[in-house]
Amino acid sequence: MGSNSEAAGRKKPSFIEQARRAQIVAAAAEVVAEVGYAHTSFARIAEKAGISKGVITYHFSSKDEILRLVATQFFDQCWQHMEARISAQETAAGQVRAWIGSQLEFFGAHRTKFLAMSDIMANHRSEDGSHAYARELAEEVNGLAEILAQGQRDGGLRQFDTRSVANIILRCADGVLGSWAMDPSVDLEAESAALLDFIDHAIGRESS
Amino acid sequence: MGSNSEAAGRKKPSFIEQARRAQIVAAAAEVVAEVGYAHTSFARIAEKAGISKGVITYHFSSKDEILRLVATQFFDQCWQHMEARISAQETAAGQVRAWIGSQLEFFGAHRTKFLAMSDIMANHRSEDGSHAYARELAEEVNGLAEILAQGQRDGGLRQFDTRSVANIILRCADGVLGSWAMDPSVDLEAESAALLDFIDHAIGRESS
Amino acid sequence: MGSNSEAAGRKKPSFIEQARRAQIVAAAAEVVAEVGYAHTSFARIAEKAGISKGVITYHFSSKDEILRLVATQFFDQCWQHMEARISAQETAAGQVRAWIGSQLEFFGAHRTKFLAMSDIMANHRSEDGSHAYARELAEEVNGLAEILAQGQRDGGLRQFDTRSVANIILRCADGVLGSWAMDPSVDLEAESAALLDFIDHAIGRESS
Amino acid sequence: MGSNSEAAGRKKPSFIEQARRAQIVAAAAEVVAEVGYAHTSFARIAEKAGISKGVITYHFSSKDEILRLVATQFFDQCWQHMEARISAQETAAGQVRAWIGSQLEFFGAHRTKFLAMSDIMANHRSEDGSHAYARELAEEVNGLAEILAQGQRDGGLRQFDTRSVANIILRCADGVLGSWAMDPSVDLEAESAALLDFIDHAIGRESS
DNA sequence: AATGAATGAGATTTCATTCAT
DNA sequence: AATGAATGAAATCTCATTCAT
Repeated sequence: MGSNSEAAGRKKPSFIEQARRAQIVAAAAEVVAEVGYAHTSFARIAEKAGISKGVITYHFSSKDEILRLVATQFFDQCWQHMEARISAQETAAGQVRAWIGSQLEFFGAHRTKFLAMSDIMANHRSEDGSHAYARELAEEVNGLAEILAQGQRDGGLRQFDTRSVANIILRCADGVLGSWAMDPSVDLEAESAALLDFIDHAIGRESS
Repeated sequence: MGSNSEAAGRKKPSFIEQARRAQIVAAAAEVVAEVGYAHTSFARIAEKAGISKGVITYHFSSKDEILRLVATQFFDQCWQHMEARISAQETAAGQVRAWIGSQLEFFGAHRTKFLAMSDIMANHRSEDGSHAYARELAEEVNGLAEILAQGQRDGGLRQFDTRSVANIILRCADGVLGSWAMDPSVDLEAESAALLDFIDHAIGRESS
Repeated sequence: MGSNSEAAGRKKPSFIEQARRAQIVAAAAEVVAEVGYAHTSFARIAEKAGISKGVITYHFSSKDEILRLVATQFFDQCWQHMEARISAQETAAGQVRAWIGSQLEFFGAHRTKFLAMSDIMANHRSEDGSHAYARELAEEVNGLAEILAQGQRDGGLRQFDTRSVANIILRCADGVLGSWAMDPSVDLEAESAALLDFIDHAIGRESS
Repeated sequence: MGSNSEAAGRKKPSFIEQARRAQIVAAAAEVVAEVGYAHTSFARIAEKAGISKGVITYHFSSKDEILRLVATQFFDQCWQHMEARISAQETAAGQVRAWIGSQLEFFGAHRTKFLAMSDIMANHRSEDGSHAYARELAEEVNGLAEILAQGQRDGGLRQFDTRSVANIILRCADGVLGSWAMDPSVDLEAESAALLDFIDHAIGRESS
């Protein structure tokens, strides 16, 4: 069954192998962004990548594996970008701003992959029908909630339920990205600024 | 050609016809909520409704028509519910709270249909690949932005770009609903309260 | 089973019954002429006639019965028209001219029904796969061949195989009608004249 | 997307690909000849070819593509055969005889494909409902009309409207083929001779 | 006499996946 | 490592026909 790279026991992924996989994942992202999750097929991915359908199943064990990679790889890249920005800040409020700001900045710079990731995350389900990325999102909420809690201890932020607000803030950002996803003419930078201001007022102490 | 209800010129939809259509739409909503947009099929809808596949195409001209109805009917119902609440308020801040509060309340009371509506709206595209419900959402933003502008004129709300903030607020609410959609154990009422508080702080004058 | 009027044993077809049947047959002819045999369906016939699908199967036992009637009724009407013209002629050459001339004249005056009849005759098959109207056409050939034979005996026509030539002449006429069927801008009267002239030269004695 | 051979840009059709396509086209011709255009389905074609339905849609993009090929390939083959015969003749009368004679000869030698081609040409329509092969037929008429005009200039043929008569002659030939199509026991060679004689008398100068 | 509703068979088409080469 | 070919399940949709009212 070729060199399907399921969790454990894979051989040594050669350079060529890696390159092919990356190429296929990239093509898949473009296709999802263009025609949507429901109309994404092996045929379209192969066509976009300029290869035959067979190559895809040679390198991947299933369609789901590819799409999962499209979403998670990009998600991870984004997180790397964000982490650097966040850790450069010292105050909680600064870290929250860095979190949201860098996220919007990163996604704004990679529209196609963002569209693909959104679509895949919205549609991928586990076998029991539940959402497939619930855990990842929960971890995000926890991470931001911790920052908020620190801000409350430091006195930079007012009192509120940190998990609820962390969730709200993250969803806010998703929402703004969503409106830009629907309509590319939206000025994401301006919306981003408005959002940061909005959040500042929502969580900061009144004197701020 | 059955009794397909295309735009103009339909006869008089009989009672039994109406009932069947409603039954099918309800079954479709359940199926979408359960297995997701991509895996919703005539076969599953028919099975859920306990009827034959043929009945569906007898009453509807296409799969899209059914799913569009699932989304728009529920959307309209929600709006009716919200309108009553909103118009009962006199201050802009109150109207914003009523808007968001009643929306979360209504969707919270109809989980299945909400899940279906979300999924359909996320996946339905026009023929050109653009989002199918962009117009509806833009109208919502405009409506809320007007309220915000009134609040600014009245002095109840601080200064900000009304359209950006209206969009953010609506997306916030969507986001909170989204987290509840993913995990039914989320206490939507509590999250709703947290959100209203969040918004209050974000848009209210500092003295508030 | 309603009042299906199969060959034997039918009750007394009431006036209303007759009218409905005629209406349905007329609607069927229009539909066949418009969309072609393959795309003719009960739904379209009912829509064209402004009645429900059920009425059709109430009055006819099958789709084939209706279409067969469309073809044969019109065929019979044409033959009635032709017979009068033919019998008014005394010479064989005159009768041949009357035959072809009156046929083209009649069909030319009823384009829609002619298109329907052609399409149906081309597509209707018996159960064994053979052409359904072979017998009718054979009879036509025989009829015309007799006239030709008489003409040869009378000396008005030159010698040739009467059945072959009768067939050729009839097919000639069909062909001219076919070119008009494809392109309504064809001047059928002029083509008809050219055809009569063509036939005259083909079968007449050289001195003619 | 398989190897669908849409107009431009197709790769290099491999030998095996060509063979499969030819096999499928041949099977389709047989099916059309047997059950008629209206009852020709992928299932029957696949069964006839001894392959699965999927293979067909792998090699062809639609049913129409296959049937169009059945008709046009055979039409082209016939024309190749005819061209050789026609150009071997020097007089217009000879060319007309060669035209019709070689056409009947070719079709007579390939009954199944002829039946299929006829059926397809009679039923294929463009999207606007008009006949799909009108252009091809018009070209044929023009070609033959030119020969007739040359014959008139040379003095071999009498005066008549060349386009009308060209049309009539071609339709004559179709007609004779049609009667043989309906009844395979018809002696096509004899009919062909009768037709050539018929045409000779119809268009030749009286002294001929 | 008529109708609307329902059915189920069958049509075309898409597609993930397997396999021989 | 790659490919083209093949498959068969499943999806949407059409339609003649049946039936209760």
